[in-house]
Amino acid sequence: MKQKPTLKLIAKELDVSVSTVSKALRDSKEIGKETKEKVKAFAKLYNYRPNNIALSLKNRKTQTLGVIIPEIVHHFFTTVISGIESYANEHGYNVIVGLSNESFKKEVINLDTLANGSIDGFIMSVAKETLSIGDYHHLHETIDQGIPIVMFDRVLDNMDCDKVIVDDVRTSQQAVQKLIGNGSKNIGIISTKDYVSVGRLRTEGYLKALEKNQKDVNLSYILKIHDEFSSEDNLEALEDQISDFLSKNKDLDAIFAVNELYAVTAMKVARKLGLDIPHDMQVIGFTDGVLSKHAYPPLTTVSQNGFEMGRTAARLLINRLEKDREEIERFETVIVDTDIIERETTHKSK
Amino acid sequence: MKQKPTLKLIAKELDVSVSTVSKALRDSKEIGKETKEKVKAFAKLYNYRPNNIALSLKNRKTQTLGVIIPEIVHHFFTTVISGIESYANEHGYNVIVGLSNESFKKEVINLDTLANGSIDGFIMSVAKETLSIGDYHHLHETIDQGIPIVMFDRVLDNMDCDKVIVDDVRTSQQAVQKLIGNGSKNIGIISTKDYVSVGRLRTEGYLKALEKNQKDVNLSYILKIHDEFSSEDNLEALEDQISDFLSKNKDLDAIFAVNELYAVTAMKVARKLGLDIPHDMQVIGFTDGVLSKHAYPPLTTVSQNGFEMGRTAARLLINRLEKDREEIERFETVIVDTDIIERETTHKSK
DNA sequence: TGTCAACACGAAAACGTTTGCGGTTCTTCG
DNA sequence: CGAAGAACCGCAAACGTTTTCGTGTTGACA
Repeated sequence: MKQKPTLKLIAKELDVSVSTVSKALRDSKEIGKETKEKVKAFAKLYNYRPNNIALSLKNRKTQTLGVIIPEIVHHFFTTVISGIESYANEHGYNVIVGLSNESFKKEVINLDTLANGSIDGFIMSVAKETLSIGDYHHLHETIDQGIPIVMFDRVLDNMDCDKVIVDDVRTSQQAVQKLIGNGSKNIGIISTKDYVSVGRLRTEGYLKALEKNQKDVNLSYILKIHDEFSSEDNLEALEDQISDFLSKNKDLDAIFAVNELYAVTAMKVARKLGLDIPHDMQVIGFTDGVLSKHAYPPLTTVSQNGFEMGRTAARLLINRLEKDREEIERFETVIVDTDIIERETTHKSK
Repeated sequence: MKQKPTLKLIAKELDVSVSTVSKALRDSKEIGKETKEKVKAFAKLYNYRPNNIALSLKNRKTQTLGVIIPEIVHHFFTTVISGIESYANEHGYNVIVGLSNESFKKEVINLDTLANGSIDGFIMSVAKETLSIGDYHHLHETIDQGIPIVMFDRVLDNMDCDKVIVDDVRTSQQAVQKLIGNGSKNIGIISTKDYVSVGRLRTEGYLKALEKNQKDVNLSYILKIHDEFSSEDNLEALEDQISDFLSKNKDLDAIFAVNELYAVTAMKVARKLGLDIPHDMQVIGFTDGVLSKHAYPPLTTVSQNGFEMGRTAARLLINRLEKDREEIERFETVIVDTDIIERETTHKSK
């Protein structure tokens, strides 16, 4: 096991000073041609690489992005990470991930332990519990310390940071409009509680679509799922709520669900109730993941373009990081495009 | 924007030396009660936290694990990461992820950039391309440098490192045995090319099961999917190969697939061919993910317990990291248990 | 009053870099 | 031949810690 070579080691071996070695390797013109070559050859031979930690300390930059997400076993979040990683790597940054598991406390801890020099900036999506209790002191504090944050998907309005979102209202409106265009009369929505911004906004889009088409709002057509924490864990609870909902509203002929899990679960329940999809009931989901693609029947869904969101978030963050201290640029909120991917849970548009 | 306080700053403010501050905060008995209290109060007030990077440099430990996986948009890998993160966090470690995208080159780069001081050890699953070309110099080199690696799932036999795997042969044999027990006569397998160890081993288990039951091996019942890279991307290719396979082997009445994507794709194709599942054809997959759970019908599958694998891998790595240099312990290969989760693509066992 | 231990604290080195500045040596020109 | 200027290189500080060792001040005790 050979130890990693350091400048000091090379210096001693070659009988020059540490600074000479450093300068030689960085091709400084202060150093003579011969010495340079000697040093470079030696460095190559021993496969020298500068120690990242030392560099970080010196430069007060770690070239590392902290990504904090509610859960990682989730297609949308992983595509976002993919995007972040892709852009970050292209620009010489690494990515360190923290999982909040939708818990406020874990989110705080994660922010705290990473903010102590380990990372240059954060990219995050806020935990449900945090949204629910509305305590954002940890976010304000890290921003106060000069560590920039970029929020995506689940963002906070009054936060001094860049944001990456989709136009939830407009997109949802389009999705519901599509259902209406396809002839659906009674459209239900399966959403989240209102403190989850995306749930609130998508519901808003749903309402707007109804309004635009002069349709009355039937409050019993609106289901707001109660799930504080990770959703994969309490599937039965989810199924029960949806089952209840569908049984009580037999006249529904279309469902708009604010995520794909709700959508496929709704389909499963509907099937148990003897409904044929899309004949008896059309379904559109939100978030295009594996579930939608491989569901039976394949689910028509709104694609959020997670990869693009990730790349955008990374771009915003890195841009800000590499700005000079005083180019205090205003914070930006970029809206990434969505697409409706038509599969087989809606009627074909002509 | 307040700057992060450092020892130096506190020292100056309180008119004591840096070392005094450091000792006071660590409750050294060298420091007087009064001074201690003064320092601690001040530190608390200004929310002092030691700088991680400085600590890393001093201790030559980063308290960070590098995780390198082929792709992150993949349920199995994310559950493993979840497990790693869970154990790592409990023990004061952070996790930094690198994606190889199944590419040899990216794997090398990732290893290289992280090995320069950023992390204390690696947990990884080898990229398909790496397996296919069989070049492992980068792995040997990092191990040579004293950076321990723990491999999981896709592991290499002759590598000096800890490993975490499932008993692929035995598990697959059990799965196929179940199919046989349920009355299937002609069982096909959808696997990967042999250089992917899990594919090879699971095929071996399949063959063993046939042998144990004195059934002849029909080579045309064995499909080895050709997909060098990320599998989600070329779904059509996958579908074509499977479609071909099923059409040529009309007498198949059961399928064992080495991952869930192959399994659900096979179901989709079978349905197109007019087969009813499980009546005309039983299916068992490997790797219990969202797909299996939400497939139609819900897929009977072998659960690899990714979370457990992750925790185990992290445990092995951290154990080794915290061992004294000279407790040269032999490398360990731990086999985590699997379960067959019966859902609706197989007949109910009585 | 002199001695010694206990106590409280500071100086400095170390981790591995980069970089401004200062110091040699050698060339070259007046 | 003397001096100016290249050309080449080393010193030391800095990033933020921890820790060893040393030092000065007290107090107790003989």
